Amino acid sequence: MVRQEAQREQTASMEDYLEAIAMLGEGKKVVKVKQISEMLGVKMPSVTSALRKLSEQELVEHERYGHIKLTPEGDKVARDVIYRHEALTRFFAQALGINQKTAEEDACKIEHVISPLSMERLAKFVEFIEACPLGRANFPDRYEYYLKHGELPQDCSNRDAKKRK
Amino acid sequence: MVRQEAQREQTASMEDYLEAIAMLGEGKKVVKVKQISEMLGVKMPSVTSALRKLSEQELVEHERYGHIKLTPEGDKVARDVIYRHEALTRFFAQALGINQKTAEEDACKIEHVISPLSMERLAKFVEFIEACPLGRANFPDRYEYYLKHGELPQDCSNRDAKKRK
DNA sequence: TAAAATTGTTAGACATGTCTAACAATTTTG
DNA sequence: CAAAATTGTTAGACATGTCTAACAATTTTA
Repeated sequence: MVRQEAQREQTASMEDYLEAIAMLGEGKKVVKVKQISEMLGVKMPSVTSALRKLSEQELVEHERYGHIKLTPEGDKVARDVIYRHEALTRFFAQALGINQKTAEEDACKIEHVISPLSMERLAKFVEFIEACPLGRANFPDRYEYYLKHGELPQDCSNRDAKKRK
Repeated sequence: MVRQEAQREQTASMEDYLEAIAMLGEGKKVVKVKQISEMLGVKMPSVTSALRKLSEQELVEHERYGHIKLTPEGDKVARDVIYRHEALTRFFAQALGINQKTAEEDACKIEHVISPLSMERLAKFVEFIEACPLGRANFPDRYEYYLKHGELPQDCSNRDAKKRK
């Protein structure tokens, strides 16, 4: 259980800033420091400081009191974070039946630490249960029964399983 | 997507230290600073420093050059971390088919950030697919087919799903 | 359009957790 | 059992990312 060092180039914080800028800028909207600060729950100086760092890395264009915009490279990183965010949110909300708010909060944390491999598999997993009606019928439904009653549904026995084979 | 503040009392780092001490101490084994440092991939002074902090919080008993032991309270926290770790590992390894090493690494990160609600549901989910042979037959198997071939298995169609209802 | 309000920046403090270098205690071993 | 090796600690530097306070620029509005 050796603690792993960064497998991603950006820290969780910097990823959050990039993600926020991308989301706020959707549809060419002008992005303000204030908005970012509110979206992320930090004070404005923290945003200014983050913008400076991200500018130095050429992920963001930003001049004093001026516009805030992702560079193509910054946008690429942001899109990737958003992709992870959405896949995770769908997993928690749809597969596990978690409420939207909690699903988002968890996605927001996990998106920064999950490995590329697990992320890919989790995304495929969500795709699968969304695409496969049989999977859907069997899984979320029986799983909900299990959650509610604390025991397996009747048709979920070894006998049935064997029959099917 | 406001960034949430600590929902847990311990930071990820401190949870890692508690977890490591609990694991190394399994079966009344003597726990050494060196071992902790190796297990977590940090240098010894970091361990000493962490032990001081955890001692102040009465989660660990530790005296200079002496024994290292969790207090009952520290053990409680550690057990909880280990529980999350194991449930997450099983999820990645068994439900998603991720290799053990990656499953553990991801568990190691996510265990510190996942919400209690999602953790509970995820654990139940793993229990469910481990307990329900039907779920097992339908999910991991068909999911693997989907992973391998990029498309749904034949028996995973709307027609079949409707029939079953 | 000038005063007021708002937004943004700078400077610097602070918390966390890491590290290296130097030293101290303990353990091993010749 | 004393020297050598190992393990552990202290002190202090450093990186990251946050904050408050003070000030500067921009925007609103009277």
